[in-house]
Amino acid sequence: MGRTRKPKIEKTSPLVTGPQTSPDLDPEWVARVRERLVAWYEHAQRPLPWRADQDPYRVLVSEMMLVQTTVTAVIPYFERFLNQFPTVQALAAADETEVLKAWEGLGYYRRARQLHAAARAVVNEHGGSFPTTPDAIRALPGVGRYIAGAILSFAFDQPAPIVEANTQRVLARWLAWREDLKSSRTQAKLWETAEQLVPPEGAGVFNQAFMELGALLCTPRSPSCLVCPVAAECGARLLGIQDLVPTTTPKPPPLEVTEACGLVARGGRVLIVQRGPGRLWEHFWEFPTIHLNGVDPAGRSFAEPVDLAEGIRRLTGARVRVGPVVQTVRYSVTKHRVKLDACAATGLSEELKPGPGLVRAVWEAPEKLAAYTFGAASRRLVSWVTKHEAEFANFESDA
DNA sequence: AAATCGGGGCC
DNA sequence: GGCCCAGATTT
Repeated sequence: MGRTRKPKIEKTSPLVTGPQTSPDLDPEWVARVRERLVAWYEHAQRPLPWRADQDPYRVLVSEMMLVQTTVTAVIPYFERFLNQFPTVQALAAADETEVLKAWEGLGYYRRARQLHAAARAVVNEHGGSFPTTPDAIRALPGVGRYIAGAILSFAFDQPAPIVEANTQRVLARWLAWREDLKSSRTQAKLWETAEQLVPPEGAGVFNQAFMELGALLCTPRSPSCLVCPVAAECGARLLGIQDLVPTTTPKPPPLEVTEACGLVARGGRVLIVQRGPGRLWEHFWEFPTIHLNGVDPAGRSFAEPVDLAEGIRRLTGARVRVGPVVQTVRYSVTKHRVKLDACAATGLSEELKPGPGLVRAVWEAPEKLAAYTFGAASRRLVSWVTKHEAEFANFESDA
């Protein structure tokens, strides 16, 4: 037996040459990363519901739901959604209203419409069998470079690269990349690196392992380098700067907004309105709401300031008497932080006529509100109304 | 290149 | 109470 070598921890840098001369990665570094990452993933992976099989439809649904949304938030939605729409044909055949209702609470509702449109494209333009070429997949509504790579690699095991929140962070650390993570220069660099990393065989497992490392070990704060299978291949770890990478530009403080809405009771029913076409909460339901001050994020402003009673009259055609604030809801939407005061109110007239920005205004029984689709803030008010249904009678008798 | 689009989980 | 999240699309 030859001499025993003591185990050597070899610290390696991903670049065989400097970035100035060649952008290529060291082939040996690439081979080690692939091997160690996949070996680690085989025993460390989480049993996520969309990993149960390689059905491209399930991959598409999960990826659409996971856009800027955490895994824990998605899991229950994914399981309900797949139960309700088990196949791409089932989803294509559904009404958009059903799809939005299934998406209610997840946010970024454009994704639900895009997913629905993508399912219809698969059925109508591809005969119901999922497209397998990069161009055809990329052409589906809501499918960008990342989701296309995810479908190609997870479902069809094609060597397509992926770059998303987890892998951006992992790559930035491996490369000890100090520039702003979101800059287009950085993004181009990360995609180029991911392209060289994805193996010709086993791309699906590699890409899953790549993301899983970012999710479980290479976390935003306090990365677990001590148990990381590729710590020895990590440029940031080599330099001891894993806590300084990646860097992002700080966000400006949120814009403060104040709104008011009416919980209008009449004959045991409550007044709700449906928003019209527009960017935010398109076709969603809410209680008639006016904008009071700050930047208006949702197009609820009138040309001149109006009080809530006048606002509700213009929005719905109903004359109302406005009572006290009974519930205050604080919520955030993109860059805005909103304080919404909900006032008890009584309807003094029956006839409704939807005003600017609305497509419908209806009186509805509180117990039927659950069938409508609301945003999160409105949904909190719905639950208040349902719980305090008896008080609605009081508002009316006070009038 | 920058803005838009929601909501919840977690430190 | 701020940060972050399996991005895509429009401006």
